[in-house]
Amino acid sequence: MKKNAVPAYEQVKAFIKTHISTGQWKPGDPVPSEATLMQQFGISRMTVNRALRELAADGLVTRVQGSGTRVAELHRISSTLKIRDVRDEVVERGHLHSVRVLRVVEEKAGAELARSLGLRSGARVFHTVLVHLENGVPIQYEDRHVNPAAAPQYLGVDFTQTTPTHHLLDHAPLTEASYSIEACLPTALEAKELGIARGEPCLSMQRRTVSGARVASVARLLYPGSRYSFTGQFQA
Amino acid sequence: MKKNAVPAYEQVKAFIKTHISTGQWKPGDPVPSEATLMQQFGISRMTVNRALRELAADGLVTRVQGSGTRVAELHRISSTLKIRDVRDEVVERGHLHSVRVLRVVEEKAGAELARSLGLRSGARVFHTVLVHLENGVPIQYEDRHVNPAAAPQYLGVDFTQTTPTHHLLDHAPLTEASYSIEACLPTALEAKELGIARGEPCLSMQRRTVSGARVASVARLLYPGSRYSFTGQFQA
DNA sequence: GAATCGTAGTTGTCTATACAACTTGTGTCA
DNA sequence: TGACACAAGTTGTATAGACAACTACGATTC
Repeated sequence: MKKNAVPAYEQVKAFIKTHISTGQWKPGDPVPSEATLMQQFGISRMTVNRALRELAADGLVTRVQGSGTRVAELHRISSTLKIRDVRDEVVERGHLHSVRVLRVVEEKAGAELARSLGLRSGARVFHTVLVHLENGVPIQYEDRHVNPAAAPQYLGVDFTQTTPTHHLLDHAPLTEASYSIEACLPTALEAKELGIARGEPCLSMQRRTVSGARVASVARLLYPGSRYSFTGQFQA
Repeated sequence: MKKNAVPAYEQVKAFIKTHISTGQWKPGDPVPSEATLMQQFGISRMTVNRALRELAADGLVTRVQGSGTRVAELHRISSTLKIRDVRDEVVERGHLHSVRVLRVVEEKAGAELARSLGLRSGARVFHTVLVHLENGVPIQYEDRHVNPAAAPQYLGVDFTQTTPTHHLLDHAPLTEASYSIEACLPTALEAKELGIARGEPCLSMQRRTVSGARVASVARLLYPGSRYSFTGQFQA
């Protein structure tokens, strides 16, 4: 490998990507076999294999042992939605992040909450309600329940300094998360705290995080529709 | 490789993942070097290399040539949001998909639309407005503008049989897409066509797809908040 | 016609080796 | 003290070869 040279496997990937993105090879079409590409490029099979393996991991082609490699059905657009700590997000925009703490308590879990946290009904759980502000303007209402087993010190945290998300990621390593995004109207209290009208639509994200074998936390994050959107992009 | 055996590189990945997800190795901690793992597992360096390379691609570790491998800062949750053709989605749920075609025309683009399609103001563009129904219930209002250069036959398509998304993916290979999801209220027309009240919040997805060097299409997809949500999950 | 077998072609995994490129710390020299 | 050189350790890329496992297809057999 010379300095500044493009690696051989990258060249193979680029070759195939180009044929796909220009439409010369359509979904379902066969991609040349490893043996063929090996000869065409004059490189070893392991190098071709790496190129094809990475394209498969990226979802551009599908491979079946014994059968061959084909252009993947691109009839789905898939994109990486990054969910970040609000504080980081605000700071990155060069703005000031602050928090209004509304509630930090230990309480008994109702039936539904207990189930989603994987605890028995009536078990004690931590409950926090915060409002996150960007330059003094409310942008997120965070209503969170935490499994005490996953983060015993949770209630002692100074939430004006550390966000719940940050504390949890530090103390309960993330192994799995699921979320659901929907549109809804705020309750009277939520509208008041977010400084919006009751009729103004909001984005609601319900998020459930798992750490090891335990459910660590269940949160409802509410964003004023007028001040927030989820964005993302996808590249072939 | 014996039948049913777990590949060596998967064993190495599992070994490292476990240490991370149990919190034994925290973000920033060094991961054993390739040479070390090679000895520990009694396998070749290339195999260890593959394991670490894949973990890096998945974002679990970061690698720096000459320096070493470390546990990645997991202070972001990133997840794959899959955007699929509505028709496929409905059919997959075992339901009936149908379409109400409201508008299929060619028209002149206004300044803003022309800019987002990468055309000059006043250029002719295709415009379709459809309502997608699941078992007769409206679930998506689709207002779409298409660049004629990307899909010349677009207006001739029978949209009761083929969705715009499907036609475009077939005729204008997707190279890039970006989207933005927000919450909003429907206009009077949208509310009427979706069969909901004017005050009911909706999820709005603005999507822009690029094919080759051209912007292929810009669409606004409106979902009744009460009948739709985006869901996803993330696994370490 | 149906079932079975065999074979060629394909991908999956793994090894042992080699050299390049980069990082980091240490030591030398001016 | 500062600049530079060097060496050890680490990752990045690539090769040639090997065997395993699977698929698809044709030929054979019943």
